[in-house]
Formats: sequence, structure tokens, C-alpha cells
Amino acid sequence: MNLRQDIYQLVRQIPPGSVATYGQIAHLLGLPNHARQVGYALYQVALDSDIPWHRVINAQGKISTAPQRHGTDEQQRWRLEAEGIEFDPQGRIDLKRFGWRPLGEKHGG
DNA sequence: AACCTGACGACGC
DNA sequence: GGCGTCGCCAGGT
Repeated sequence: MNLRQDIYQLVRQIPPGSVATYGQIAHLLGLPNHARQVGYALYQVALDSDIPWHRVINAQGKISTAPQRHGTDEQQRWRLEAEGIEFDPQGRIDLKRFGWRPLGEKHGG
């Protein structure tokens, strides 16, 4: 069992119209400090992959960037907007509204 | 095995 | 809430 295997498996659980953070993915796997590994794994994912890599962002609700990632930050944003996800004037996403809730948790009281 | 790098995250100011 | 610094683990050389 490879770490990426778990990561990909979980990322594919993210429904369209919702986004998850690297930390969340890792956290759900029981690896809260493997947040980086999550992004590192997605880094190897291809654009035509069955994995919704575009539904994964950082805890700041922003799209990260890489020197040699597959596609561009615009590519990711384009896909997210196509799913109904809204962006702030600062290019951020409200995780409180579009944040993935696999547990169906409530947003507090 | 050690060092450096890397789609990140939490804490302090 | 934004910016800067340290920590975390895995991969490549």
C-alpha cells in the first residue's frame, strides 16, 4: 500500500462542487502532518486522470502554484468555476461554503 | 545514510 | 486577517 494510493483514493471521493484542503485529505487518512505529501502526490497526477486534482487546494482556500505542475493555476480555477464554485475578489474560495464535508458535519451550533 | 527540495500547515506578531 | 518563520515527511541525488 503506497501513500499515494490512499491519497488518490480519497481525492476521488470529493464530489463536484466541493473542494478539500491538502491537510484535510491527509487528516482524513489519519496523517495530519502529511499535508505536503498530498499535494506532492497530486503533483504526479495527469490532467486526464480520473482524479479530481482540481478539487484540492490549500488551507488558505487559494490555489497553489508550482514551477512545473500539470497545467496552470488558471486551469484549476477554470475547472472549479465550471462546477459552480465561486471565487473571492482575492481569488480565494470559502471553505465554509464549498468545503468538502465527508462526515456531514455541521458548521457549528 | 545525509543533505536539499517541495501543489503545506500552524503559530506568533 | 496578512506576513514571516519553523516543522513535518517523503523523494531524488
